[in-house]
Amino acid sequence: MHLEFRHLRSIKAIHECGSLARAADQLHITQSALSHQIKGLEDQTGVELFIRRSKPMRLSPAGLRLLRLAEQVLPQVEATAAEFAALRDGKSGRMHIAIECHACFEWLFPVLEGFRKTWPDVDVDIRPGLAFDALPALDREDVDLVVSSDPEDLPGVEFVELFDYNPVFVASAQHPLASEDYVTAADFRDQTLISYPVERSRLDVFSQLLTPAKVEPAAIRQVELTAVILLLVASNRGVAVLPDWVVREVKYSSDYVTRPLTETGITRRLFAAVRETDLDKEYVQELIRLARVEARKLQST
Amino acid sequence: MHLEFRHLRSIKAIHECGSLARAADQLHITQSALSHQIKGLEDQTGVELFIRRSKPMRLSPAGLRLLRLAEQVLPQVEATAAEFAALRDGKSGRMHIAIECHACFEWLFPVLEGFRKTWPDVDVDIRPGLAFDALPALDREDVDLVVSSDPEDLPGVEFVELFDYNPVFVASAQHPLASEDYVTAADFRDQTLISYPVERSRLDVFSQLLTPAKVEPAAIRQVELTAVILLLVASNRGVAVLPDWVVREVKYSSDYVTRPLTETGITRRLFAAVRETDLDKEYVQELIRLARVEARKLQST
DNA sequence: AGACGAATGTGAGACAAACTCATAATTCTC
DNA sequence: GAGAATTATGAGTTTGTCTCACATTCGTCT
Repeated sequence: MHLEFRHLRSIKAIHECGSLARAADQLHITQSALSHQIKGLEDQTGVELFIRRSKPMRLSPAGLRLLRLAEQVLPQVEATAAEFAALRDGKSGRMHIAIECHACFEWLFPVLEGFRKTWPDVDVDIRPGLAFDALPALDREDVDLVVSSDPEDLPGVEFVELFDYNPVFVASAQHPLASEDYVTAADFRDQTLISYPVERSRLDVFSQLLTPAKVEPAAIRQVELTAVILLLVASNRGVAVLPDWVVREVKYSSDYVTRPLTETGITRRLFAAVRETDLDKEYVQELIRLARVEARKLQST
Repeated sequence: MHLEFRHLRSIKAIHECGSLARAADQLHITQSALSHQIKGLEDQTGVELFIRRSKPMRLSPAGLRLLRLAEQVLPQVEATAAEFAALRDGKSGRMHIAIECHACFEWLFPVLEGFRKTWPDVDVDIRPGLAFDALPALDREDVDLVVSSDPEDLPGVEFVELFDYNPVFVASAQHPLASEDYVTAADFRDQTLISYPVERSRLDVFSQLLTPAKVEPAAIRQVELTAVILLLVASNRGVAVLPDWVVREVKYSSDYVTRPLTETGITRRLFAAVRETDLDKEYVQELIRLARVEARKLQST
């Protein structure tokens, strides 16, 4: 049975118009073509689709069965076609984001909230569990944007600057180091460091401070959630290093003190890695813009 | 977007096989054709359906959307195709029956019960409300079989003999006419006749007996259901004329008596009117056969 | 690295299917 | 029964899809 969408559309049109000629008009083909088409289908299936005894033609039981199929199937096809049109116009798409930096949840969530309002048809998601291999995943199209602070020179991948931030030292107000103006690598030697459970190379404290200075903290405690880290710090169970945007909101609380790392402070830059082919998409640009705005908001609090 | 079933089948096959070449094999086309086909669709929609960067090819988000469509639509199409195949093989079809004769429900129901077991894919129904114009409805294909006792010579319509029956007089055992050996038209003059609510020409009592004899009953009471007619007769509220197959089951009950109409009795013949084009269908023949068997069973009780 | 093998892409031409045009054959209506 | 409306048919053209042959690309093995 060599059925095509054309046949379903024709049967639907004939049924709705009540006549071959009018249906042909509506389908922008000649009445002859439509007649041939239906006859061809009837010959092929060996089943009568229309009752021709009386004019105008009416659907036979078998024809009605096909009409039912048409009414199930055609709307589904049209819905898909509409989604494709939106996709081509850049109104819809996929925006699955991998974050290498653990604390990025803090500013990313509000960004996505705002994004979803303007781009309801873009399929937004944060893909956890890709802390490693996020960039290959980008290339494999498993994700569409990677938030990273370590730009690499990869073909087909563009690193777009998002914003600068400072990893800062956070401790309880009662902590001995609270009296210092700034904190150095050596200061960590007899501290319990509370950090995210990821490899050291992905943590600013290590990559930017402790590893170069060959300093090992007295103890390390790994905690998943930022809020819990802050809780432990407040109760003086250890110290932490967090991006400034995270600690801005707790900065003026008397429970905490924040201090720069080293005398001059450390500055890091965050990037959005996207495929070059996606760079011209409006919603990608918009997401990057929103990310910058949100970061500025958090950092100026 | 010029989508065809072929595209959906191809996408499904590629997804399942994990490779163009194997999918092409499964679809019985060359790998080249499949490559052209997919590329054509991508060019037309302007959307990438497969990620070719890495072999084997994998579906893009848009491709996955099409796969979802394929998995919704293709089973529906195949189900319809299967029904059409059954239809062509004569295993399925429609058997909508119009009955002109009101009492035919009595033997038709058991017939249809038996029929449904052998022909589960035939869409069986009794269409009421077609007592008039049943034969035109046959021609218009609104129904497929008409049970009638008045054969006409219509082009394209065949009247197949089902069985003979006798309309018989039914009365309460206490009724005065119970003492007669047979009943004549004149006997109805002072009786209340209980009959179905249809025009007189469709009632055997009138068409075969009273109208020719120009006899009018004292009263007529119209009742829809055969069982109710028998109830009223049993309680001596009137008399009735019913086909023998209806009264066989009550014949030996002491509540009723049945008597022939006229000294010789009246015999009528029931026909199944079907379209000539349907005569060679197995299930039509089978239904007619079953009807004859069932009638014989009822009449020999 | 380089080469080999497997898989996919491309171009030209063959072929089939679907359409159009012109006209015949129905059926309905008055 | 004539005319109008509707559908069917046949021939010829166009369109699109397939195959064949070969180029290209990607992954892997030594």
